[in-house]
Amino acid sequence: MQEKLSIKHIANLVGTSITTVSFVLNGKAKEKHISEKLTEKILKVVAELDYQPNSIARSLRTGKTKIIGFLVDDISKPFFSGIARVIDQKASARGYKIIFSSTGNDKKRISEILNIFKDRHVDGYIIAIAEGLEEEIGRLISGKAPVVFFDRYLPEIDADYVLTDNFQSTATATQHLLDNGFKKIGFVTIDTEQQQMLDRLQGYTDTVKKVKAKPQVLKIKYTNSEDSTEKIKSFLQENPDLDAIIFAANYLTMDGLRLSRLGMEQLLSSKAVLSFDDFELLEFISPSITAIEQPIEALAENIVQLLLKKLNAGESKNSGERSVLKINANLNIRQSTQTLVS
Amino acid sequence: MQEKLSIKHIANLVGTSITTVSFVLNGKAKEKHISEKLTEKILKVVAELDYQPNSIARSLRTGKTKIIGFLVDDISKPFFSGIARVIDQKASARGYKIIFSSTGNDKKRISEILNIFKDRHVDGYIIAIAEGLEEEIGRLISGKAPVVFFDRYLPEIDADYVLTDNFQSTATATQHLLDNGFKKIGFVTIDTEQQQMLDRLQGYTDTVKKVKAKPQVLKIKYTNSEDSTEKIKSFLQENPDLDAIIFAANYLTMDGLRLSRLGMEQLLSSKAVLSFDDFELLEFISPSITAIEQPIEALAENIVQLLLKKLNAGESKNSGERSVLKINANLNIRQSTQTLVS
DNA sequence: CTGAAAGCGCTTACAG
DNA sequence: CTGAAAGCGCTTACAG
Repeated sequence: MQEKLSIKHIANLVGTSITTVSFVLNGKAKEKHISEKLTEKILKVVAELDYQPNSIARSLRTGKTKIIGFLVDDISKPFFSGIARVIDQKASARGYKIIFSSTGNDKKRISEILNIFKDRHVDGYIIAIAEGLEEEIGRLISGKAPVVFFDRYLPEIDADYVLTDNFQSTATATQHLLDNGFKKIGFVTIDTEQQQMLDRLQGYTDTVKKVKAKPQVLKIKYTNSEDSTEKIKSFLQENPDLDAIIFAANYLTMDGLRLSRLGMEQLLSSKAVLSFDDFELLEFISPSITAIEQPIEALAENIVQLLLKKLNAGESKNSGERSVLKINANLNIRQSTQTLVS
Repeated sequence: MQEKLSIKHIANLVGTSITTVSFVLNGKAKEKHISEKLTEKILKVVAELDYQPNSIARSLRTGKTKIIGFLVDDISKPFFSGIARVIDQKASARGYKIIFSSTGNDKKRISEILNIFKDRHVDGYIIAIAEGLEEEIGRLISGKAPVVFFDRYLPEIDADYVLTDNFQSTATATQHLLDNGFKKIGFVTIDTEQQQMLDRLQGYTDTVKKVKAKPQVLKIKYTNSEDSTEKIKSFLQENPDLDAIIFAANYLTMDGLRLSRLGMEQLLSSKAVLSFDDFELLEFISPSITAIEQPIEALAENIVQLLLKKLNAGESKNSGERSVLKINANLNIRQSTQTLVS
């Protein structure tokens, strides 16, 4: 196993030029009218020596690295690491590799990372944007870098997005509660302008209004877990008539469930509980909790597809059509929303 | 913002040669006796134009990519994604990037991935080996690639490892149970030759033997969760005198806790419970469960440090000193192991 | 049907 | 103290 194999060696061995070898290697044998005989001979030698073209040299020449930059708040969050796993799989199958970084939601850090990615000449970007970073991101896409955003949506940034259909999933979940006989459904969310949270709220509101019910919403100004739990407690105490409650995000579900650890279990146990975002705990505890599960596989598949389409389209038509893909989530129905025996 | 900035432009602008610019950029100004005046002038122009050398060209020339390949079973497992996050952080701070892949414990896949990594000319590897892959891995390190293994230990592979100190952590945890008055401690593990599991078992065995207690061990031939839960149930029923139980891995803890969902809670509730591996659920349920928490931050820091040391040592002394670093885990003491009121 | 040569953007031995 | 030039290993116009 000699390390130094290069196209030159192959050319010498076959007795032809590196040009011809390169053509054959790049599948341009036909196009360039290389004789079948020569083509076969080259392929045979290449196979025998297990020669693989140096990807760095190729990158330098072509300007393409076949590397995609993946940028999220925190790669260790289950949602993001789940996405990462599938994206790597899909991208690998198409010859791309992923490099990633976690921003920790730090503005300075995100600029640095984008710089590093650019410096590494990544072909494209996959990003879950955090708010407050519009500027950096805006610069990125106006620089025409191929980018696909996911998870978060920023209306002011006109780009390609792949998102969970927050509105529809929440509407479906709310309808599920109504179907099972729950009439007074409360909704716990945070006080924010984040589009995905607004969509979830809207999905809930529209659905309860359809049956002329009055939305009852708690908007928490989120500072920390304890405070949030406290506010949920007050909300439940002040609205004893609620017979179901939807938590609009995993951490809110956790904060709500924490009530049972404070000896306040009766506040929740009398009601149906439904969580936006699913996680192991919800299936495990008793009663198990119905949850909206983000469609990680489908999200990842669409992210990769969309990005690769943009990469292959090349410079040709990078303006024009922006796509915002919304993918339906799954509703995992469990004990916590079982039909009322009334 | 012109895209085409190259070292040539800088040289022209300053009125010097690319050689000189390169020396200055690489911090060899002093060494190469470039005048301070020229050095400053170059640095100023570089700063003004925000010029950054093309990393691909540099890689082609130097043979170094400043990329590290990270290989695990499944990047979305919390332990691995936690490690990934910290490794990325530490490595980024030193100018390295991580590319990753999940093997899914598939032999063919691992060969492919190692090939891809090699093809990408990664400078080094960080790998959690799975058993059965000794061959591929052996080839890798005999090829003198800089590798650091973590999480798993394969005695037959003489390489660098960074590991949780499974023996010591389990011994400490067992001692904690003894200190709190538990006398008859059971140990649930799997039937395996995996070194880390053997070490955990040994940590338990040695500790109970110190107080002349008899080890009571359940070794499960692991097929699936249901079967495992069933075996744990039988073990508990056949050994009603046990007053404490240690689960040697997170999935075993889960299988054990599942008993409570089957209405068998009394089997466990009368005993102290301790888990090797910590996760959210354990802190959350009631009673909360004492757990050994793998020291992710310290593991990651040591992995990166060790690998970079090897990279920087270069060809000079890659033989010789192998290191096996064992890092102590934290014991998170919770309600499930509280002192017996006897 | 095939090849000589330029060039991607660097680093570094060599020469002055 | 500084620069011209080779070369890393490819791809691809251009010429035959």
